[in-house]
Amino acid sequence: MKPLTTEFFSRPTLVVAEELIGKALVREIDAGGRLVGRIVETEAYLEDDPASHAWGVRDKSTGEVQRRRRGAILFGPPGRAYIYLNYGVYWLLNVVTEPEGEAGAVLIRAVEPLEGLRFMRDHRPEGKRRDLTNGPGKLTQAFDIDDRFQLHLLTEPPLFLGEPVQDEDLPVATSSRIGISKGREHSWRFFVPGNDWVSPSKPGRPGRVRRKGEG
DNA sequence: ACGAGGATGCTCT
DNA sequence: GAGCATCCTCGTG
Repeated sequence: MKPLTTEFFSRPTLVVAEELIGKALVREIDAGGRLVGRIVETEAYLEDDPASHAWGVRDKSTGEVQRRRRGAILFGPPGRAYIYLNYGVYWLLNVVTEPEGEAGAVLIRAVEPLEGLRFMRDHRPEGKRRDLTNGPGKLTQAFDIDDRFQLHLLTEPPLFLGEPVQDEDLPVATSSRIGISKGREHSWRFFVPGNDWVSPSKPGRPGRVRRKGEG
């Protein structure tokens, strides 16, 4: 299971997001075993992208663009983990893309579990142990990933992205991204059509934002 | 099968 | 105080 190189990630985010489909997510655990999942769903977050944490807002008075503090990681060197707590509940795993100085990240949304299923089950809530890794918050639970790995280089153990055991040519489909309110017009979600481990969430129609009490 | 609503904490206004 | 790159539970068919 050979780790990918930083050169792999130092490329346009859309290319990385698509090529990560079929690659392996590998987590070595203290007990000596390892967890392996095959990536079946990703999303790209670009620099010029209102849905990205790299997005800045223009100050009305000064006209200067103020960027969010956490977005700075996305401008940093490629191949690093960007991990954040979503809805106060779930950790989400991204890998930083593009050369240093340019912002980009790919969200790992779903993997097909291949090795270490017992560990994964043990880290998922009782009763929900069949839906191991078919969602971005679920897979971080199953792999026991949180902000301990913030900025960890994902080309190195104990947590890395690697070439799969068998490099099958998986079909890749696209859609708009899931769970966002801005930037829905872009088809920047990549997934393996028909794969059982793709997240069950459905993207809304591009350009349409579903809100509470609407539709 | 599917939809609505709540949990929960951090960042930014 | 609002808004989340989510998931789970509990309704209704």
